[in-house]
Amino acid sequence: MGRRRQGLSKGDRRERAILATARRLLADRPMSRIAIDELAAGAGISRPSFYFYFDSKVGVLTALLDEIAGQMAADTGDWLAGSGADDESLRRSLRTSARLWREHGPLLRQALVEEDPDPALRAFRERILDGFVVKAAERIQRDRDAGFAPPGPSPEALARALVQMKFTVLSSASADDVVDTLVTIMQRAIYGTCG
Amino acid sequence: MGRRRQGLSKGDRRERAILATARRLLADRPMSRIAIDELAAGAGISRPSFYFYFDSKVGVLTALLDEIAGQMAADTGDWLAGSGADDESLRRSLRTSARLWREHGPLLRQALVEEDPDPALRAFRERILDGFVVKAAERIQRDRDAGFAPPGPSPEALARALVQMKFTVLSSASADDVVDTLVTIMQRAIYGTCG
DNA sequence: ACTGCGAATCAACACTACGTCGAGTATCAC
DNA sequence: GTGATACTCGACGTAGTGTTGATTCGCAGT
Repeated sequence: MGRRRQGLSKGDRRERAILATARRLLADRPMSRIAIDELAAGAGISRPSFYFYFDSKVGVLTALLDEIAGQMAADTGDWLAGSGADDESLRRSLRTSARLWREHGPLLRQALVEEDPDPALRAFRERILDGFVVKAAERIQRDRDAGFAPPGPSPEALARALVQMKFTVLSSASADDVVDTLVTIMQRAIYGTCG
Repeated sequence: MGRRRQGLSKGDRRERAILATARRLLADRPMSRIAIDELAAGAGISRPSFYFYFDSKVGVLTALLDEIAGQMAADTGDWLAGSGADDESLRRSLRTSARLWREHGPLLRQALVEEDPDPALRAFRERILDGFVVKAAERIQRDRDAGFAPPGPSPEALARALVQMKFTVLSSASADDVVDTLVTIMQRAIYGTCG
């Protein structure tokens, strides 16, 4: 609706204040239990003023998510680009992912594991998920071609299941011991031969 | 609040009508987007009357979930009770689970993968999840002791990750080809030796 | 056949949250 | 100083939840 021009400050401070408030409140409850009044109050403005800066709560959410989407990609880029059953690079990648989930749990959970009715959040989820799935499937295909990995389900289906598992598991617990579990499952699922 | 006595009919018909309406509406949208007025109207009563039968929407949800919780347990009981890397029993179990998810998608999704703020739903989720995890962990331990499965992460952690994966994957797609993917991943994660 | 009591019903109310409108005030450009 | 544009908010409309209190229904007991 009332979108702001190219303004560089004053309103910008308010926008940041809203985001900061959201980050703070999201630390201990999901967005569904945060009222817009709280975000506005936290930024020192009234609720109608909030709508000057964002279209809705989801706008705030996606702004926050965009901030960390890049970091997520960077965390896994290393492993996605490599090849062969080298589990150290996978473990390192998962460890940094776990750190990210520990820090931004409620935010990532809402965006990546919950089935939110909001189309903008669904779109974000699909975008992120598909990004990982496509890259992971490529890597699996590469490793199969090179003889590192045995044949099995279609690389896309396998990758999708593993990425979804990673999100769900990290969402419910991101302590370091789950990383070991994830590493083992992924390695065996991709490189292990079936018993 | 206003709970009904031991009544056997008339009100019972209404209670069933509410549940039937809920089942019908849940077929194409989640409970969060169904108003109590709709459930009441579908049963031919007014909203206040709805509260005579259920405490809230969640009450309806848990009533519906209880109906199918038993079926879920039966679906997997076969595999959970067995032992050894017999993948036919696992495949059969997953296929019937997939059918259940296809039929009750929105319901199971809301209860088992979404992180609902409602404590009653969380409790249901934990109860079901833990039930499966405990039994699956026992089976894994059994198979390791018998030499069918190699050592690896703690049976509980492994089982939890796999059960969560199963829920998430079946939630997002329950066609029969994902069953193959799940079978492969589970077999390799439990019985496959790492590459 | 009535009477009494619990089952069942709902209009009306109170509350919370969302989003909008329109009339304002601040701020800076010239 | 005088626009224009950034920003602000009181007041409003809407949609949903849950409660209250009066009322009617159904039937078991005498």
